[in-house]
Order: sequence, then C-alpha cells, then structure tokens
Amino acid sequence: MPDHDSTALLSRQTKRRRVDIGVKRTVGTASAFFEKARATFFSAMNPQGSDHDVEYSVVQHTDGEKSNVLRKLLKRANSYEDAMMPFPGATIISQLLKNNMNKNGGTEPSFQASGLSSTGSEIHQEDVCSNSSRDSPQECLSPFSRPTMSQFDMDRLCDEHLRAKRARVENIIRGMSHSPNVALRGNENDRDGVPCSMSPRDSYRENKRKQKLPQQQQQSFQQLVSARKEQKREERRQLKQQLEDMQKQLRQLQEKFYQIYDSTDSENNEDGNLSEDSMRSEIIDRRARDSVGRSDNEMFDLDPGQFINRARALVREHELAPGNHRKREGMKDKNPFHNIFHPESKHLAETLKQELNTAMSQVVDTVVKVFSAKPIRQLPQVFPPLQIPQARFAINGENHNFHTTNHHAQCFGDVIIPNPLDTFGSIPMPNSTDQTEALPLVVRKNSNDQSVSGPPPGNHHVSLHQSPLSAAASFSSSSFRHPFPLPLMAYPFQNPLGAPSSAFQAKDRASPESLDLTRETTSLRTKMSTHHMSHHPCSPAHPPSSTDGLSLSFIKSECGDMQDMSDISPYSGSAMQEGLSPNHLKKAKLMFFYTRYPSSNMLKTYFSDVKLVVRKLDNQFNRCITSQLIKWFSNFREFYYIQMEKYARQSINDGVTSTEELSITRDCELYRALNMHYNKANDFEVPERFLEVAQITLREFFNAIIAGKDVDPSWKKAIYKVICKLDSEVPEIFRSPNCLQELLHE
DNA sequence: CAAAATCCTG
DNA sequence: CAGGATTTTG
Repeated sequence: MPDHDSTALLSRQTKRRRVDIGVKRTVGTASAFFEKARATFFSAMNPQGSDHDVEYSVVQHTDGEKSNVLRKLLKRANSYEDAMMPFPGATIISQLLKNNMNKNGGTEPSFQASGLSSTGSEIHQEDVCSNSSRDSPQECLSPFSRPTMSQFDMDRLCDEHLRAKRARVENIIRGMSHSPNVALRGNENDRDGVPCSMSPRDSYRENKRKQKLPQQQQQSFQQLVSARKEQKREERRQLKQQLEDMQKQLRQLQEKFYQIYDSTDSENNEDGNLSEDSMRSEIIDRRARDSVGRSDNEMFDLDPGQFINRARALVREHELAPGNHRKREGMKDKNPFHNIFHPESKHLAETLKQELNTAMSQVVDTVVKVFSAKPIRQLPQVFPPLQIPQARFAINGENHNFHTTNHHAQCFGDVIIPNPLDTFGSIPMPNSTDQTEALPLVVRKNSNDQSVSGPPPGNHHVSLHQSPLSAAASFSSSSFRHPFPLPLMAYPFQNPLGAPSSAFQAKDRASPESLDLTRETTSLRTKMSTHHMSHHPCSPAHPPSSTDGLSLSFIKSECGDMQDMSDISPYSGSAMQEGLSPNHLKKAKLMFFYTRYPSSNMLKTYFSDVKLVVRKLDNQFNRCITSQLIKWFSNFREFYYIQMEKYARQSINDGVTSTEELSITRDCELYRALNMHYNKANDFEVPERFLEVAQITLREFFNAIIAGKDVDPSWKKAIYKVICKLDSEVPEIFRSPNCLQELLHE
C-alpha cells in the first residue's frame, strides 16, 4: 500500500483533518465476484433451476429411501395441473384408481360433503376465498375450490359403511396433512385501515433520511427487494404446488384403499382390525402389521412401473401359494388389482399408505416449521369465522369422530385440508401488524412485464432506469397497501449457533438477548424500509408502543407479503443463511480479536455462507452485505479506539508516567470492557495476540497524549497506521459457516 | 465515481 | 450498531 508512507500524503496532511488517511483500504476485487453472482442469479431465475431447488429441498428433509416411491410418483404428478382430471398421468395411484373406477362407476370421490361438514366447509371456503381473492386471485382459481363436488358425494354417502371407513382413514390424513396454504389465507382482513402510527420523532427522522438517500441506493435496494421477493414467491408457489400435488395423490391413493377394504370387508371383520375401532387402535394395528411386512423396503427404490409389477407379482405369488384359503383359479388375471384379497396385499396397501403418510407428514412438517418458527404472538383474530375451539382438540385429543372433526376441515376439491386452527392451534398466525400480503402484481420469472408496472404517480425517482424487477417492486410497494415488500434479510431463526430448535419450543418467546441481536441485524432491513416508507406516511408495521415486538415486527413487516411466510425455506438448516444474522455479528466480533482492518475480500470469504443463497439474487445485495460487514468493523474499531483513548487518559490522570506501567491483562478494566463488547457471552478465549495489540494501542495513545499530540485534529492517524499493521491471521475455522459452534464447543 | 474510512448522532 | 455526512483514494 503506497498510502502508508506516502510522502505526498504527508505533505498534504495539513490540509486534511481526517484521521483515517494512511490506513489501508479494504479494496475488494468485486467485479469478478459480481460476475459470478450474476451468472448464478440468472440460473436461479430460470424455472428449471427453481424446480430443482424445490425438489431438492423436499428430498433433503425426507428420510431418503423411504419416500423414494412417493417422490417418483410425485415427479410424474407434477406434470399435470388440472386437479379436475380424475386420474391423470400414469402413476401407480392413477392406475389403481382407474381400476377401481371401473368397479365403482367412475364417480370421483370426495369427502367434501360428508355429513354435517358440507355446508360449513363450503361457507368457510367461500369466505376465505373471497377475502384472499383480492390480492391473490390464483388462490380462488385453484382447483381446490369446487363447490359442485358435493353432488357426487351425496350419492355416495348413502353408503354408511363406506363413509365410516372413510372417516377413519381421512382422520389419519387430516392429522398429517397440514397445509400452509390454508393458513396463509385470511390474514388480509386487517390489512386495510391500519392507522398511521408513526411518532413525530420517527417521522422526522424518516423524512430527514429519506430525502437524502441516494437515488442509486434506492434503486439497488429495490432491485434486490424485488428479486428476493420474486424468488420467495416462486419458491412458495412451487412448494405449495408440490404440497397440493401430494395431497391430491394421497387423497386418491386413499380412495383406492377404501375400495380395497370394501372388497376385503369380510376378512377385516374377521380380523377385527378395521371394524369399528378407534383411529388410534387402527393406526397401532397398522404399524404393527407394517413392522411384520418384510419385503416392503425393497419397493421403495423401485420405479413406479416396477413397483406395480412387483406388487402384481406379490399378489400372484400369494395366490398360488398353497394353503391360501381363497381359491382364485376361476378369476381372470386381467386386472391383478381385482384380486387383492390377501393379507399380503393388505400389507402392500398398508405400506403404501404408510409411506405416503410419512412422506406427506414430513413435507408438511417442514412447512409447519416455518410457521412455528415465527415468534409466538397472541392468537390471531384473523380467522373469526373459523374459530371453532373443539377443532383443535380433535387432532391431538381423543376425539376422532370424523363428523365433528371434519366439520372444521377445509375442503378443497378432492383434498381435505385441515382448518388452520386445527393444525396450527398453538402456532401463531401473524396478526394485522405483521400483515404481509400477496402482492397483487405477481412478478413472474420471465419478468417481461415492465410494461405492466408503469411508474406509479407517487413514485418520483425510482422508476426511470431500473430493472424490471425493481420496477415491479416499486410498483407494488407504492401503489398498494403494503409499503414494504421487503425481503428476508436476516432471519434470526436459522442460526447455526443460537438455538436452532428454539423456534419449536414453547418458550421461544425471543429472549431479550435474541431480541437485541435481532434488532442489531435488522438494520439493513430498516435501511430499506426507511426508503420504502418514504412514500407511505403511514406505517402499518407496528405502533411505537409495541416495544416487545419492535424488532420482530420489523422483521415480519418486512418479510414481504404474507405468503412469503411460507417462502422462508424450511430447508435452510444451518447452511442457508439469508442476510447477516446475529451470529454473523458475533462471528465478526470474534474475528475482530484477530483483525481490526479486514479487507472486503477477506470479509467476503469469511462470510461466504451469507451469500450461499443470496448471491443467486443480485449483486446489490452482496454489496450491501459487504458494506455492512465493513461498517461493522468500522464500528468495532471506533469502539476499540474510544476505549483505548479513554483508558489512556484515565491512566494519565491516575498518575501513570511510563508506558511500562501500562499493560493489559485479562482482568484489567480495559480488557473487560473490550471483552464485554466483542465477546459478550465470554464463551470465546480471546487470543493472546489481541492483548498485545491492545497494549500497543494503549501505549500509542498514552504516548501521543503525553506528548500533547492530541491537539492535532488528526493525531490518531499515526496510531491507526500502526495498529492496522498488527492484524494477525484469522484462524481457518472462521471460514466455516458453523465456526461458532465449533469454536464454542472446543 | 465507487468504495471505504472516519466522525457524529441517535 | 446503523445512518448520514464528509473526506480520501484510485
């Protein structure tokens, strides 16, 4: 660095009062990095890539082979969109069902109108749908909303016996298929009319800052905002789609098994397994029998086609087995599934069901985790018409009466989706203050809709030369009610260090510390929200008095639209960190013990995990991240030097005359102050080198002050120059995304 | 002009 | 610790 000893620089010194002259700059070679980021960004935006992402996400959290069959089935199922098509594709399920259809007259079964629940469910659906249709018309256009289904069902329901069976199995399904789609609805009632609740002070501050916010910064923020929003929405959409498909498949498969049970009724009654037992005992029986079934696992790896063949072979094999009490010689083997009368076949059926249920519940669990990860707030008032207290107990409690529980089930076409209150009874639904909504302008991947989003009247300076994405963002953010469709920049609940599972604990009421940390890292978002609110004097985010939810509501309000709640990828684990988390801050602080002047490149490498996902979006975001990291270290230094100066002056006042008397030990006041700042939890062993550097710094300050150099406005510059050379190597362990865990558990 | 450092404020 | 302002640098 020529700066360090530049004589020219020194010659100009008199003109400059800056003290940072001479300290090396952390110049980053950002261009290459950004090019890479751009490439990944576009690849992330193309549909295929996204599909892979989603699929991978699901697979990631299932039990590997256990759901292989199901996944293969779903792969095919994904190809068809129309849920009205009774048995599309060539999946096992459709084959099974086709066969069964021939037998039963081809009526597509539905439980929507079962007994008492029909009208109630439909009404609920109507309400929810009409509410959400304003902003997310696709919700209502989804194949799930079909009011005419009950016609067919009424006929079917004449068969009481069949219905009873259905009820039992359906109860199982209900227990497992927790659809977030339902939960996502209904929160939009409160969005309107949120009173302007910004304190004069805040508004002053906001005005003061918004006016001076560089235009370029605004645009870049909006770009990244919209890009992230779009990705979130896309992820969510695909997740939802997948869930719907799975539910559809599950539903159809269930139907098939009812038919099987019909034909094996007599046997079942003999066994007493499936007669009138409670659901619980049925499940237990099922599991018990499954555990007996031996070769089931082989089937998980089979192709769907192979699977059917295998099943066929299984059935036939059993047919031919001696001692089989049912003779089938007379029956044609055209359709092997007409012959499923054996316990073996039942095993097959049970296994299929079990696997479907398992996979389904796993997928659903991941979705539910997203919701449970949200901070717990009071029970929402957003589902007034849906609040039926008993519903909640039906799931976990003993009430397995289908007719009562199903009463609260949301019926969407041929898929029964439980009432959100059933399944999310203890899980907070964001209330109006947290309202995030489906933006009316759905930003499509192709983003060829620049024309759609013309510059809104109130948007003066953000719409001229911006990308389609940012154009969409500005449009949606300023023309509609939600002022900040902001991306998830730093969600606190996927911290590799913090309490990863705390989100699922009842006490997860966000400890004060975590609140604090959360707030710290919310700044990047607040920066953005500041801008976004500039056109919206009314902030629906939170009333100033809600101290508890200050940071939390910030996060929630900025997480974009309501449906993005489900966008928060549950598959993140610890590897996927969006934005800088409190743990990144902690890590940065620990790194400060080694380096006071990290280069931007160093920061990029040591915090590369931040960009695991983010870099797919755009460069602006990366720049924000890096800038924030640099700012962090700048703040660290500020504190550090302030402490040094303070301590040096204090020592002088205490009569210290020689630097020899100044030493920094681990129990001195200065060390404690620093340790408290950078290592609050005191769970990190501060390296000895830091003590040396601190001591050198202190003595530099001491000498400078003794020499009276502090009259020079830039007297600290020399000290900075010294200190910036004292950086030591940051241990490799800090490169690991999980370095905190490793560091603190050693 | 962008990046980065500091100062200052909140 | 973040925002904003200012300055410096390449």
